[in-house]
Amino acid sequence: MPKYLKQRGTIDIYNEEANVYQKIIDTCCKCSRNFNFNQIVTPTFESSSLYSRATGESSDIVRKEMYDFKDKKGRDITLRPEGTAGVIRAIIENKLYATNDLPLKYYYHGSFFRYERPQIGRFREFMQFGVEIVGSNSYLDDIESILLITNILNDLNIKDYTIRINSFGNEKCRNTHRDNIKNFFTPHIENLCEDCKERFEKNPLRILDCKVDKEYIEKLNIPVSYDSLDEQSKNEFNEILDILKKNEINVVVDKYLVRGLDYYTGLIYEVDITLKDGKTLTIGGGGRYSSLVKELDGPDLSCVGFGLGVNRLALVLIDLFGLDSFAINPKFYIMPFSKETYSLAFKIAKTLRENNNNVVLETNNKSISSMFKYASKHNFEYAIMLGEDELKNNQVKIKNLKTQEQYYITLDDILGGKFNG
RNA sequence: GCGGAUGUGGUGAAGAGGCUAACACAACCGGCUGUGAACCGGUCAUUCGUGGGUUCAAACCCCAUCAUCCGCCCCA
Repeated sequence: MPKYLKQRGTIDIYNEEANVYQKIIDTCCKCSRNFNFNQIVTPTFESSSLYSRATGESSDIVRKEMYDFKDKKGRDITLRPEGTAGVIRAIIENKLYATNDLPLKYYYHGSFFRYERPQIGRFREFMQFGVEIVGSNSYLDDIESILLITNILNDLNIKDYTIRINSFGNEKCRNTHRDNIKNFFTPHIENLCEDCKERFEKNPLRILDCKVDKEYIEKLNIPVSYDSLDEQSKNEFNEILDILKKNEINVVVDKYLVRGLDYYTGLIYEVDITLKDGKTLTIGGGGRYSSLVKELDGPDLSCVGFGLGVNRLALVLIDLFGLDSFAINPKFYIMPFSKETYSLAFKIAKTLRENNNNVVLETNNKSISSMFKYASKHNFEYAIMLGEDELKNNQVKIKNLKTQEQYYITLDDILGGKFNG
């Protein structure tokens, strides 16, 4: 056992798996740019108070999952547990809402931290990609955000997913609904699990999310948030569903859907994917939050945003396509047979690489047969042999490892960039 | 924070108190001094997560601790 081990809940990512992560980030960024989002990069740590204010004192993130510490001057610092609060802080601090046309559209990705027990698709340091639309006055932005997610999943060749959607309406509707839920559960409270008794006090909406009492709860005729919506919210919700349907985006209305962070107010959604072993992962979710900017002392701007769990998306891609499909095969293998050919080997490598080829120059003094074994094992397309005979005749010998054919190419041609496989 | 399972080379692992910790794969070297397979030969854990205890004797039994995986809570 090595002496130094990674910290609990952190991961090392390398080889094919790193390619998976790269592909996810690249795809997310590319799709977001097609929706005219700009990138925003914010600090990995912020003052602790930002998160307790933004995510709500009652949320578990604030109560027990924050990675917080005091810096050398005694300031309370927290490694970011989610992306939205930092982005909104940056927008307010830099007054981006005043100098740019609304809505502002930003995407971000990076590491986030929550102090919790690791398990499948869940780490203490995890990666997330997210977007925020700030200053959005229209439910069309809710639709845009969902379309962006489907666009990303489509580009990643993920076809099988479920978008669950629900709405709490505006703040007033949400509060009405919250009271309805609380009143409804008052006579049932003794039948609920311990956690739910606590939820009843702190955040009654979350009782709907309970897994222990799921069956019990589903038999009850619980007031659904839809009934608490006012006319306008109802119409918007239906309009959103209608437009999504006409755009062939399949969403399922989940009247019990509740999001974990307290700042969501209007439309909310989560995206689920089921793995081959039957396990379902929530790979992301989002929705509208209309009071957070004001809450953080900014102007009164309504926003829409979502976050995608990059680690979970990676699990999905590996489950769907296998790690091997993300391998990158090298193209050229340069085999210097003797010391006299070393400098030529570098010249050839340089030319090929300048033409954007993947080239491996064998730097170990291997026997010819082990070099061929190596070339075969790593799926090279071409072996380039540099031996004394070739050198004498000012040429190199090429072997196409797929077709077995061998031929000679003059030094002038290969160094002139005329050979590219 | 709570619960379950598991820790033996690079990997998969045998091993259940007693010689030098099996076997397989991978890797490297060689047989084959200019060509990938197969074959053959060689090399590859002084040590079983860590610390302590029991014993003449511990990978194995006991205690503690750490770590990993899985689940709960919660969430991406």
